[in-house]
Amino acid sequence: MSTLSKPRVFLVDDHALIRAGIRAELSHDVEIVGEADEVTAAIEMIIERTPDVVLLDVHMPDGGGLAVIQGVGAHDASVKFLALSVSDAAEDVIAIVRAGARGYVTKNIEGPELVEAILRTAAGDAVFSRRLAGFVLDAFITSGDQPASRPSLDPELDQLTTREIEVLRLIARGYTYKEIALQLDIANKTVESHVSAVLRKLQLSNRYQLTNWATERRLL
Amino acid sequence: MSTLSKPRVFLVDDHALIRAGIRAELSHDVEIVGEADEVTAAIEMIIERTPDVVLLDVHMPDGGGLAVIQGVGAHDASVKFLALSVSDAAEDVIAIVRAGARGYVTKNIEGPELVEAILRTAAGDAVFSRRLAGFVLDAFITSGDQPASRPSLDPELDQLTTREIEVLRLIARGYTYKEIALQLDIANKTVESHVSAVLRKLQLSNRYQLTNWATERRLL
DNA sequence: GACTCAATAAGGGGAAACCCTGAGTGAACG
DNA sequence: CGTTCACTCAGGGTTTCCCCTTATTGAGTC
Repeated sequence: MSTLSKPRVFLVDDHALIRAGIRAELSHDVEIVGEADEVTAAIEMIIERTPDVVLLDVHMPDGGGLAVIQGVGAHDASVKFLALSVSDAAEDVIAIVRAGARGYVTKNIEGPELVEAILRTAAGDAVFSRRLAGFVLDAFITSGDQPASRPSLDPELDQLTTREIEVLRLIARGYTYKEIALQLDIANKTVESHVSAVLRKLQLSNRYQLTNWATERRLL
Repeated sequence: MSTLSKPRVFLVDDHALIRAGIRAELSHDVEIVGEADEVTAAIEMIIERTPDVVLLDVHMPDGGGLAVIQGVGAHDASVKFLALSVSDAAEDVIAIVRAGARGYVTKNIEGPELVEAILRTAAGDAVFSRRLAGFVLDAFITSGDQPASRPSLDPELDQLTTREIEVLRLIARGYTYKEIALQLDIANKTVESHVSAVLRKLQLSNRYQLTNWATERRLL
């Protein structure tokens, strides 16, 4: 009834089924003012309809949620974005939040939780799934609120030197120390030194975990 | 009205939102006899309720759609599975179809198409998204129609024994031989044997390449 | 100039990975 | 009943990994 109290929400997701699910779960608690299944249409419609909250899929063709936030942000900074994704990878979360999303929830969320997340986002809160809250807040709160201050995103990767990251990538690809030494034209022992440093800094105990770590961050 | 003409459908997906979307899109055309959000519960309920069609998410924790098909198939071979996935990767399609799925559609499908896909699956047809039809049909038509003929898809994986694949998965996750031996309750040396066999058969030279190989095939 | 730090390198030692050969069991197939 | 094959295990060997300490160089920084 009271359209006034319902937040005006815009949906962006390339999967019609997901949109239908969201509609079904939310239609009683929010006003859905539009939908889009791709980036450019989303940007145009959001600018035109000025919703309170945009529920935004992270992974889409042509740039995904990131492109939408950037496209809209240039024209209207008042729209609040709540990212919705299947992924809980640090890279995804950090990238989208850094672009300006006010929250991030994963798609295994239940309907009522999603409603609350949207309401809180509309109210100005930052909403994150339990599991995500930790490292996101760590990265941002400790470095101030302003997006301009460029918080040291992914502090784990940041503590590595460029050379160490270089070695890390090769390790993760399955090269032996000997091969890496040859490729970088340094001594075998130097490679060992770098790897040891990386393992110590990341608190991992062997290369296999390193491979998985690198894969998660999409360093390959 | 006529419950008789409506196929009895069971939903398996770990995302509540997706299930809600499917329900919203299908509820007028099919009878949804149950849902599950994880593998073991799905298997039990499907065996108990004997739906005509199971709409099955491919990617889930604890083995995904594959595990469900195998778990149910051992008890009841009459249930028809229609795989539903965000992925259109050949590996996924081949693995799931090979396990016994009668069809495979991607999640960007629209509601009406999904209804038709389910109806056709219930009727005994094999249903595939346009883009997928090509290589799936290639693989199957050339080797006969009977599921018994078990076309040798993915020949590289086929040459591995079940035990070897089991070990391979653990290797790819970064476990040491010792840990794997403990977990499978076999000797350290036996694990070595299996790994050696896998490396030889796949023509790889170490575990790191193995990790990447497994990641590409989505064996994790 | 003193200090810090990334990058390079080496020695030495223990653990794990990898390879090859051989060999025993049980299940399946003819 | 013999053959094949998956699975199991062992011995013995080489290589690679991982850790620890120590050390030199060069580029910044204060």
